[in-house]
Amino acid sequence: MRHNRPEAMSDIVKDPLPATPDTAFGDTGAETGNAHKQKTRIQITNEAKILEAALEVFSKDGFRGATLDRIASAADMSKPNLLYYFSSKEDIHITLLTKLLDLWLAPLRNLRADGDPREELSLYIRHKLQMSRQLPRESRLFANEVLRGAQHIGPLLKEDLHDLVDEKAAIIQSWIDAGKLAPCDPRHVIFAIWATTQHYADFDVQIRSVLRRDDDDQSHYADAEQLLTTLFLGQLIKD
Amino acid sequence: MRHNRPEAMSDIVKDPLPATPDTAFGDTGAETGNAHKQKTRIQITNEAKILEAALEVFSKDGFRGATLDRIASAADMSKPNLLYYFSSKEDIHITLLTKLLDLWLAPLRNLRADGDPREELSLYIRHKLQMSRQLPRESRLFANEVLRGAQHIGPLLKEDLHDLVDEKAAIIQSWIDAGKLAPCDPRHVIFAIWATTQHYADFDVQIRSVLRRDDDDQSHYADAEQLLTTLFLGQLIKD
DNA sequence: TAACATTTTTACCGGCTGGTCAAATATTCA
DNA sequence: TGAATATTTGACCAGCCGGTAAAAATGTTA
Repeated sequence: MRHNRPEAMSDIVKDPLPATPDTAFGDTGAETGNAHKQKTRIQITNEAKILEAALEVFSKDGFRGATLDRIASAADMSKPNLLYYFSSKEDIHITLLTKLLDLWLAPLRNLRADGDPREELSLYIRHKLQMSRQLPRESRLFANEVLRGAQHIGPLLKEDLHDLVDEKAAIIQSWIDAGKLAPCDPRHVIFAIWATTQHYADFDVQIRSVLRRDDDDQSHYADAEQLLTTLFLGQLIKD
Repeated sequence: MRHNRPEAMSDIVKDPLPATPDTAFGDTGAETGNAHKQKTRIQITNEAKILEAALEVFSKDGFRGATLDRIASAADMSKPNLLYYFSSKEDIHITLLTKLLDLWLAPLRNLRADGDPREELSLYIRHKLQMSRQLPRESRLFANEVLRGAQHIGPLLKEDLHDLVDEKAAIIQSWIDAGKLAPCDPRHVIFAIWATTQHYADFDVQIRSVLRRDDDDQSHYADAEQLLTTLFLGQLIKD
């Protein structure tokens, strides 16, 4: 058995926190035996090992800049052995992105129409900020992919992501219509939250340079959370 | 004469608009004959041609993902000919980044302590947004470089950028002290403006997917500007 | 135009690239 | 246990990679 897409990625989610609501993009059923032949124990661990290594390399150097040799060595594996589990470099990349997209969008999926706008938005911001702090490689993986034109997840963005944003923008719009929120374009509000929160992962080095923070110092995240909630929920300028 | 850093990059600035105040990082004096030998007409045009091609390639694929062959062919030049003007791939990348950093930070340099906070901030946002719209490749070039850890401009971030942000954060702080602005961390305000404005260049494909905008349609920038000024200058939530 | 300097081209290099193949090894299970 | 299957390895390949050397072509200027 070779080259059937791996399904297990338990250890990438390090702290689900508010518990991702449900799966939507792509089937991630790991143990629930579907049509494909059952996975070997070795298969499961090795595919996870490869995807972990690939995340490390792809998130730093992007698709073109990454090499199979470096992924293989990061996975502590020979290159042909790696290619026994995945058919190509592209296969690894697409598998990784597809698997992680769900995790990545979980906070937005959590946005509830029947909740209090203030609470819902601040929860969303906090959740996204926490993902930047705890899953910076995942953030950079997506940033790299989108930067080069989303050549491997273009259709996913145009269909699944588009639909999700439309759905959640409608919720925000309903809050505006109810007079609970100042009139604004809901989709750009979502963009602004993405931008500001993911910035702390994607531009980590720049932020640390400006703030003179050591690599392991994450104390600026508290300031970030305070500013962003102030920004999105209150007014910045008093006068 | 070979491999002395090129100095001319006139055509990369397409629309300076509020006129960049002064140069700071790196000397960009093109015609003002300094110690180096005078540049040939051919040198000037070819170095500009190479940097333009390099911007195209580096901004899409990052440093590791880009190749000299692709840069050379984009510059309509043979690879050895390209290497007659620059000593290495790294040389091209660093030259490009250094030259562009000044342009990139010009809007922040423009922030004036004696101006009205509302006007100064909204001008800054508008200026940054316009750069995302008109110079998206430059934005992506920096995003790629920072994503992979700023290996080529690390010192510039830690010294020049740090100092600039400190200086401008002090201005914002003075507005807060004067009661003109709600108390907040000024440096994170700057981060938030960077994040939200640059997002429209760096994540262009994603935004177009969500909004279903054609490649040449830039109508969403008006909505973006409206939301961002609302966000940074007014209050989002009324209740 | 002739001497000189600058620019471009051709041919090339060793190492890395994504990927293949077949043989060797380990694992599973009747 | 042993046969069947799953996994790992080493040897290899064509093409690309960043970069070099030297000659050929072009431009400049006295």
